Amino acid sequence: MARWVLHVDLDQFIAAVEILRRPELAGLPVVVGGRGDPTERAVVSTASYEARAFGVRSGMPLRTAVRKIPDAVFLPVDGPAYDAASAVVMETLRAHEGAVVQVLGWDEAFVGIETVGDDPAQALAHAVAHADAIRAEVLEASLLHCSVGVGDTTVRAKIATDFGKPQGTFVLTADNWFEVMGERPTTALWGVGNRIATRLTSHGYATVQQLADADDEVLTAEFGPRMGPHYRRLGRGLGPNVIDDTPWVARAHGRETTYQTNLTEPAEIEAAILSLSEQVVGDIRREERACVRVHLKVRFAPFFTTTRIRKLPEPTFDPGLIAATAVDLLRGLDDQRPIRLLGVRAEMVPPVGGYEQPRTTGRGGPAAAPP
DNA sequence: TCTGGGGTCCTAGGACCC
DNA sequence: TCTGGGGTCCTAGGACCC
Repeated sequence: MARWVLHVDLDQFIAAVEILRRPELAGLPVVVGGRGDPTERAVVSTASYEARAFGVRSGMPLRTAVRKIPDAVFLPVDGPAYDAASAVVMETLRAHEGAVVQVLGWDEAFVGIETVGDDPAQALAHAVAHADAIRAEVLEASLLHCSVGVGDTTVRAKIATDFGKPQGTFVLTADNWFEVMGERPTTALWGVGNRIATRLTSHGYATVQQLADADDEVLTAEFGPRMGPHYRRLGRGLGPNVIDDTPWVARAHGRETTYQTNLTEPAEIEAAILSLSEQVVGDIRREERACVRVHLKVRFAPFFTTTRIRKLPEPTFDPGLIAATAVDLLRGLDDQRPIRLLGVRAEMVPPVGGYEQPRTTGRGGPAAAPP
């Protein structure tokens, strides 16, 4: 018996959903972001492949995107439509024979499967057959194309998907890991961004192979006893290979808004904090889990962001109390600059017995193993 | 005209207790 | 009189991902 991880990732998901309901957009550069007005302060959520050919990327300001493609089609973000499409895809995955499904986001999930038999080549062929079948099942149910990475760990499966895009399957296991990844920069790893890569390079670890062969003591001195060894394991493609389908329980809910014009008046700032607090309370009421800590995030102009946190004496659902706490945190900053972004976040009461699914979400990259 | 909005996890360091 | 060191709780801040 062999255990396999499949990583399923929809191709240009948001743009694809938009094109499905407006087929006349197929083949055009489509950019989805904000309210769909490229003169506003907002960024690109997803660009179609045609728009990416012009250099438009997720996270890019819409104003930059419109400069690159003045005649692109700009559309507003429609969360409920993507929720609905995502639900169809995830149900299709769960219906696949023998699949254990862990949802990572709107457009991606891990699928755990097992193959029988002792012959490794045959087992791999079976895993690839599952992957190809899943791509066909998703297309039939949702009319959306996806790519699938096949791996012997979550890390390898996740990275494999990029090589399969679009509409393909790619295999990444211990057998071809270094052949495919060895000479690539460490930023190719899931969970290594530019900051970590720069620190790794300063110790002579620029490639995946070099990180895999790194000195644990050097890594521990630089990144601490958990993350240091974790990065070397990432360089080797190592990580969990068991998929956990326990439903995800959120640790916190937050709302943040970038204002089209910066806020300067104390009264309008406090009103904005109250409005955000009311939205957050709406979210946590739905889960019936009270707020235990309030986070306030502020982005001043010019660009500077900071966060303040305060534990409440008692768990609460009271938006007025949450807002008052956030306002007090803001006063503590004693910063008079105009505000361009405000965020209020409520950390919620943990479930009795703690969270069932610790450090496995994948949303912040692969988590280090428990100590 | 720079730089969204939704999240998670990890580290460091101070306060406090024993 | 001097003062180690482990554990826990809390906040600030950094980094990453989609």
